[in-house]
Amino acid sequence: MKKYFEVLQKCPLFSHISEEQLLPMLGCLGAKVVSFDKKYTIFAEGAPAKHIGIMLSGSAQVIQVDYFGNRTILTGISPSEMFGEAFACAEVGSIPVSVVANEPCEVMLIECDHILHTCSNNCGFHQQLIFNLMKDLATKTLLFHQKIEVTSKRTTREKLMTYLTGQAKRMGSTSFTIPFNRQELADYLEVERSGLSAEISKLRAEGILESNRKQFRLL
Amino acid sequence: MKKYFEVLQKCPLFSHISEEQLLPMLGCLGAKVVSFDKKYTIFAEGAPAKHIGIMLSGSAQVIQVDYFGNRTILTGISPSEMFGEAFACAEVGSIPVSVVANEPCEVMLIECDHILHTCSNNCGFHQQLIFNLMKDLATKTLLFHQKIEVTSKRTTREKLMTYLTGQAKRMGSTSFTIPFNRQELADYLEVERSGLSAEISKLRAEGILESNRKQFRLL
DNA sequence: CTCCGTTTGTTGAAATTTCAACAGATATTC
DNA sequence: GAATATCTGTTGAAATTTCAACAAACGGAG
Repeated sequence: MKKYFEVLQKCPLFSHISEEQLLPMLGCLGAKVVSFDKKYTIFAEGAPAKHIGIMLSGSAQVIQVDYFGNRTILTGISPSEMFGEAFACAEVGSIPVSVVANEPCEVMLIECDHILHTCSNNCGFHQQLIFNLMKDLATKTLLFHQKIEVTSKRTTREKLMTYLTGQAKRMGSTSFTIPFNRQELADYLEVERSGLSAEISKLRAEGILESNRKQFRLL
Repeated sequence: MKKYFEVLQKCPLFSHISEEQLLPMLGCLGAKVVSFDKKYTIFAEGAPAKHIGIMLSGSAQVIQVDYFGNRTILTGISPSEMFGEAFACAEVGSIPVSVVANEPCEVMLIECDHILHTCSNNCGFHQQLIFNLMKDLATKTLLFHQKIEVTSKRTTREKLMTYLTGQAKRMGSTSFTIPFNRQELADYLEVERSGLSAEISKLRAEGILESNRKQFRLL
C-alpha cells in the first residue's frame, strides 16, 4: 500500500490524516486495490451502490447511455479523485451510471458502511473520515449548484456572462484565468463551441471584456 | 417547541429520531426559532454560512440576482425542508444566494458545528444526526446529477424523453404520474412551456407516448 | 526556424427555440 | 351549476443555436 501514499493523501477523503495513521486505517476499512485494463467496467450501471472508489493510477470516465443510444461522458476521473460516494451515501440500491477505465488503471475500493460505522476496534479516525466525506459531498453539491446557475440561463451570452462574473467574484478580481479551453468551456456551459467563440468576440467588440485564450478581464 | 414536533419529524435531519429524544436534542444543539415577515431576508447573500435552516411554517424562496439584474428563483422552501446545509458543511465562508420569506414564516436555525461536533454532554444522538445530514447531502447531489443529466441534452425532445424514461425507470413502470405541471416541468427541463407542449403533442402523434396532464405512458 | 497538430475564430444556412397571443379544457369558488 | 381563474395546447414570426467547413493563431518537436 505504501506506494499509494502520495495519491491517497491528495484524496479529499483522507485530508487531515497523517501518513502513520493511513496504513492501519486502510486495513480497518478493508480497502482493496483492484486493477482494470482499458475499457473494462469498474462499476456497471445497475450494480449495488456499496463501494466508494478512489482512482490510484490511470483514469476512467463516468458514462451513461441515454434513450437515443448516445453515450454521454458525465465526467472524467483522475488519480486522487473519488467516485460513487454520492450513490453509496444516499443509499440508493443501485448506481445509475457506469464507470469505465479509460486506460489501464488501479482503483481503491472501500465499502461505504466501513467508513460510516465505527469498527469494533473503535478506531478514533472515523470521526475525521466522516467529516471529510461530508465536506466532499457538500462541495459537490455546491459545484452542481454553480453549474446549474449558469446553464439554466437561456442564451449563450447570458451563460457566459454568468459564468465569468461568478469566476471574477470568486477570484476577487476582474482579471482571471479560467480552467477550461474553449471546447471544455462550451461543454460546461452546454453550448456550441463556435457560438461561444462568436459570443466572446462580440463582447470584446462591445467593450464588455478583454480576453486572450484562457485569460479574461471584465471591464 | 412542542408545537413544531410534527413538522420537525418530517425533516430529513431528524429521521430515525424519536419524539422523546427530540426536545432535549434541540436544547443541546442550541436550536433557535426565528420569525420573519413577508419579504424579509432570512439569509443574505454574503453572510457567513454557519447555520442550517429548517422551515417550520410559511415558505421562502432561494433567490439570486444575476449579472443582468434579473432575480432568479433557484428553489422554493416549504415546511420541513432544510436549507443552507451545503454551504455550512462545505465550509465556504459566505453564502452565494439569498433566502427570502415568501409569506410570514418561522424558521429553526441550528449552527452546523453543533451538529458535527459532539457536545460536552456527549449525547448519543450526534451519530444519527451526522448520518442524516450526510444522507441529505448525498441525496441532493443525486438530484442535481439527475437534473444535469436531463438539461444537458440540447433539444426539447431529448430533454423530455430523457426525463420521462428516467422517471419510468425509477417508478419501475411505463405508466407514471409526474410531480410537475407543464410550467414546472418546463422550468425543470429549462425549456419553453409552449415548445414543451408542442413536443408532447408530436410524440403522442408519433405513437411514442400517451399522456394526459401529469399522467404519462411510454409505448 | 519550420513543420505540424491543436486550438480558436468566422461564417452562412438549416434547425430549433423563444415569444406573444389566443382558444379550449379543466379546476375552483360561491 | 354558473362564473371565474388556471392550465394546456396551438400557431407563426423573430431570434438564437447548431452544424459544417474553413481560416487564422498558437505551441511543440525536431
